This record gives sequence, C-alpha cells and structure tokens, in this order.
Amino acid sequence: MALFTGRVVNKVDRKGRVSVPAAFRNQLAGQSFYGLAVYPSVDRSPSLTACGIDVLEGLGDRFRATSPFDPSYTDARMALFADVQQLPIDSDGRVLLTADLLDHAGITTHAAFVGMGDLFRIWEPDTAEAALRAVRQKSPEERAQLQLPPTPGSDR
Amino acid sequence: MALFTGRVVNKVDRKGRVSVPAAFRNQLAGQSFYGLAVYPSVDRSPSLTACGIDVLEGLGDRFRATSPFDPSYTDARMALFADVQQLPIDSDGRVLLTADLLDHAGITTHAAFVGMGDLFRIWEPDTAEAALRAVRQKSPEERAQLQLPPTPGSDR
DNA sequence: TAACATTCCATGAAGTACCATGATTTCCCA
DNA sequence: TGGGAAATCATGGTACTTCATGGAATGTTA
Repeated sequence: MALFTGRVVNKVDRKGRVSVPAAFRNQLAGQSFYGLAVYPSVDRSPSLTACGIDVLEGLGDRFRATSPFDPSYTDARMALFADVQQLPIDSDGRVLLTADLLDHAGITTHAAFVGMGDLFRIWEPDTAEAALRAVRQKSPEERAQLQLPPTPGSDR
Repeated sequence: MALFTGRVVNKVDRKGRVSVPAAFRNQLAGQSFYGLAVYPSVDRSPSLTACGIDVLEGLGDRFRATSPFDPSYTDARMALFADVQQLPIDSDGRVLLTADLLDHAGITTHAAFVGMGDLFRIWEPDTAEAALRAVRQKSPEERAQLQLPPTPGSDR
C-alpha cells in the first residue's frame, strides 16, 4: 500500500509537465492505473491533493454498497468525484497538470510534492513551506492534540 | 518489535553515507521495507529520529480508514509525514543521509547512533554526549520522576 | 495547414549497486 | 583456555543505472 513521505520540489515546464518524484512513483507501481488522481484540495487551501486510483476505488466501493437511485447519495457522489482528474504518468515519469489545476494552486515554474501518508499534496513551493511552518509551529500541546483517527480494531 | 539500545559512532563519508550499526540493522530485518524512516526530532533538538517503516505503516493505516476528502485530519497528516524520509539500507548496510538531514543535526564527519527503545536518534557525537550528560546529571529524585506513559493494555 | 497535444530522444546530475580492503569479532577445536 | 580460522563489520573507491529536464519529432484535430 502506498505511503507517501517527505517533500520534493520539481520543475514545471512550459507545457505544464512535472516529474513525479521517483519515490512517489514507486509507491504507485502495480496499480490498476499507473497515474495520479488529482483534485483541488477540499479545505480550500491553494493546493492540489493527489493519490493513487486505488484510494478512489476504495471510496467507490463504499458507494457501490448503496443504491444508485438513492437521492441522498447522488449529491455526495457528484461532490466527491466531479473535480477529480485522472492523470496518467508518461514513460518519463511525468504528469501533465492542466491549466486550472496549476491555476488553483498558484503554481508557475516549480511544484512541491508533500507526502501525507496515503495521499500527497502539490503546492507552489513557498506556499507549501508556509503551510508547513504553520503546522509545525503549533505548540507541543496543540500538536499533541492534532487529531489522529482511531486505531483500527481498537473499538472491538 | 524492534528494540534499539546502546550507542555507536560511525563515520560519514563525503557522499553522506553512514553504516547503520549492525545491532540496529538486525532489529529491522524482515520488515516490508529494509530501511529507516528518518525525520528531524520534533522536540527541536539538533538530532534526527529514526525508526523502522513498520511504525510509519501503523500510522498510515489509521489514516487510511478515513476519507481522503475529510479535511479534519489534513494538518495531522502533513505534520506527521512531510518531514519523514524513507532511506533504504544498501547491500553494505549503509544509508545515505540527505544534506538537509545532516544539516539539521550538525553532522559533518561522524554520526552517533543512540538507542531509545523502539526508536533511535542520530546525533553529531559531541552533541549527543552533551545531551546524555544533561540527562544523567539530573538528580536521582528527578530521574525517578521522569514521566512514563501508561503501559499499553494495562488498563484492561 | 496551423495549432495543439502526445510521444520520443538526449543529456547532465544524482543516486545506487558493486567490489576491495583492513579491522574486529565470533566461532571452533586442539 | 588459548590461538587460529572464518565470518562479519565498517569504510573507501569506482562503475553503472536511474532521475529530472529540455528539446525535437510525430501525430491529431479543427
């Protein structure tokens, strides 16, 4: 299972091509689709969130369990999947970021890939550093309270 | 579970390569990825903290259960994973410490590996000795009061 | 046939694997 | 128990592969 860590800054060329860091690519190897699922971060931060399609497929499975005609889930389906782009990784290990994705993140010449476990984010490098500083500079007390999801199985 | 004890000073060559002490390597044998997860120590001491990737995978699993669209965990995800480097151990038992890791710890020619149980730390040797002295020089009363977390499972 | 998109190739830099050596340590047997 | 053989370890150097990146060539669409 993919585990993205660390951060890497790569160049974006005139066409919008960026090398996906090799360490991240390796995490994606062997999936049903060799590429990224990318969408503007839902917390409205100027960044893109990306993951392997296996993560999305997992979400799809949750909906599959519900009726496709149940109106209470159609809104959720649309909200979740409408903005997700599936970007293939080319033979040189690059993806082509669309203009609106670049625009949303304010990315021009360089893109920062920031690992977040089973996800990662793509930022304009300076913005990424600022966001990281903000998270790190939380006091130890606050950091200790950074919410962690419950340990799987602990509620048995 | 890995149990790192003792301390060892090894040489860092021009490329940043260091031999991981054999005793530590043995603790890591048989994991899904033969290498170290390394990050600047969160207590802001000039040292690096390292562990096996199984520890990371445990954290990753907890997040995997949550939706990638759920913004409540994004800060935690970033704080935990953005600074972590996964360093493979080569066939000679060495890891390549990146320039910013070396820089953070002030390591130039030698690195001290200090066991801390399920983790270990990597220091510039003199700094490590100073830190150890500081801990030892606490009075017996103080040392006895060093806070220990509760024993896992002891509350059953 | 322009404009655009996609695939292919070239290159320098960086990272990785491989091999050699000396120093320990461990092991085994007299 | 002591000494020697074998294995392991730490460390240096070199050769090779991969990576990131730019540009060119090919294909597609209007």
